Amino acid sequence: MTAPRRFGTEDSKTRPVLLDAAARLMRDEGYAAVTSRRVAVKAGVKPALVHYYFRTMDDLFLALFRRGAEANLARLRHALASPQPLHALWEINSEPQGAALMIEFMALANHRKAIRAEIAAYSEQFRAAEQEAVARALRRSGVDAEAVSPAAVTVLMASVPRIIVMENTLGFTAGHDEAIALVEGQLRRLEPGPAQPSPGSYPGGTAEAGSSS
Amino acid sequence: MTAPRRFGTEDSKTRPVLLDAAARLMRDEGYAAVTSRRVAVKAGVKPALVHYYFRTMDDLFLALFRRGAEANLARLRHALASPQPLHALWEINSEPQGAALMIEFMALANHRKAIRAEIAAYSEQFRAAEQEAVARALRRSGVDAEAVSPAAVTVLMASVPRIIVMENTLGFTAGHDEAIALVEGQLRRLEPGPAQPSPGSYPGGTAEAGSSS
DNA sequence: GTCTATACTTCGATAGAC
DNA sequence: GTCTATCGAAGTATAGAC
Repeated sequence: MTAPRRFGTEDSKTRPVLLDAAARLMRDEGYAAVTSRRVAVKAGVKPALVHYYFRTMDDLFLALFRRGAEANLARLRHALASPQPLHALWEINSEPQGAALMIEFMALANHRKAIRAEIAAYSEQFRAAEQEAVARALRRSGVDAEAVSPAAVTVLMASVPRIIVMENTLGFTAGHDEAIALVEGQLRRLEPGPAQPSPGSYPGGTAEAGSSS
Repeated sequence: MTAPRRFGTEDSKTRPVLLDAAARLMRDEGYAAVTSRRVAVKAGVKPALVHYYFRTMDDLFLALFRRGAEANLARLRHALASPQPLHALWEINSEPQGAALMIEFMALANHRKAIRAEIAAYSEQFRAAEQEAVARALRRSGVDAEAVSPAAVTVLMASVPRIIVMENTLGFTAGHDEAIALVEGQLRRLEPGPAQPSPGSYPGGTAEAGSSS
């Protein structure tokens, strides 16, 4: 038997550079553009090095998703600890940054079992944190959990902004302002704060670079 | 100048066969699997024939989207003419059939201008039909359009079921039953009917083949 | 309308030198 | 840790025969 192939370590300096290049490619040109050759060019190295750090391209996709997911979860947990967790949740789910990447990963999940399992596991954690915060916020506002299910509210608070962000990236905005006004009105009712943050305007703004998933 | 390349006609018998093959490939293995070679194999012809009917692969994607979009719009308009348009809208947006294809097209739209424009135009029409029906239904139920914006309700009725379907294809269902119960309760209140269709259960069921987008 | 044949590009992955 | 070199497979697209 010949010597087995060698591989790079997790804490290498080059590894995150490759992941950055892959993320940018994926967001700008889709998952199909994430090839060992193109990642290498973008990172300023040779293609063989990509395979040195990631045995297969699937391993690279998985590592890329995990890195973004962990960063996202950390941000979510930090936001939910704010004095207005419902507002914070709404704002975080309205961010357009990771929308393009998320769609690419969902598409990848359609036909790659490993990716699908990873996204499902991540979503589970994300949703659990959201739901716990929503339940707490509703309790604090004196809303009866029997009358309004915190789980249902959580799904609503996740669905609406995400679809709005997706449609926005298509340049399609019909009904968005009205839906946002409706939800934000409810949020102010449930969670009144000292200073209300610019009512009526959409918190997302224009898209920008950033390696979240 | 040599004789220009020849191309097939729109009403050919083979053309839809190629589109069927492409749709199945796209749903099962993602947009990256839709190559002239693989479409040809699936359709039982030679690769050159794909290029005979579609000048480029982009043209094929565009034709595929248009065909599904038109079928979808027709189904939507038919459904909205039912005696319970709100229920019909909720059910149509809860169908899982086209979810995988829609995600693939959204991913394609991230980096193909022609696809993005086409999806935006289609969404515009889809949303306009939905909104008109919602406004009519709310009026009929005696809901004041000043108090509850029909545009906002339309966005909610589109967002929630779509995210639920997407999450379902990942095998992730946290909070779905509760959200569905919440919405369906409101629907029954707004739009009471003679026979209530199996309350509490999710209308989608398991996925199945079908060439909608 | 469909095929054969072909030109050219790009892909994943590996072995082995430096 | 990084590179050169290389294999075999698969991609788009076209010309021209049948």
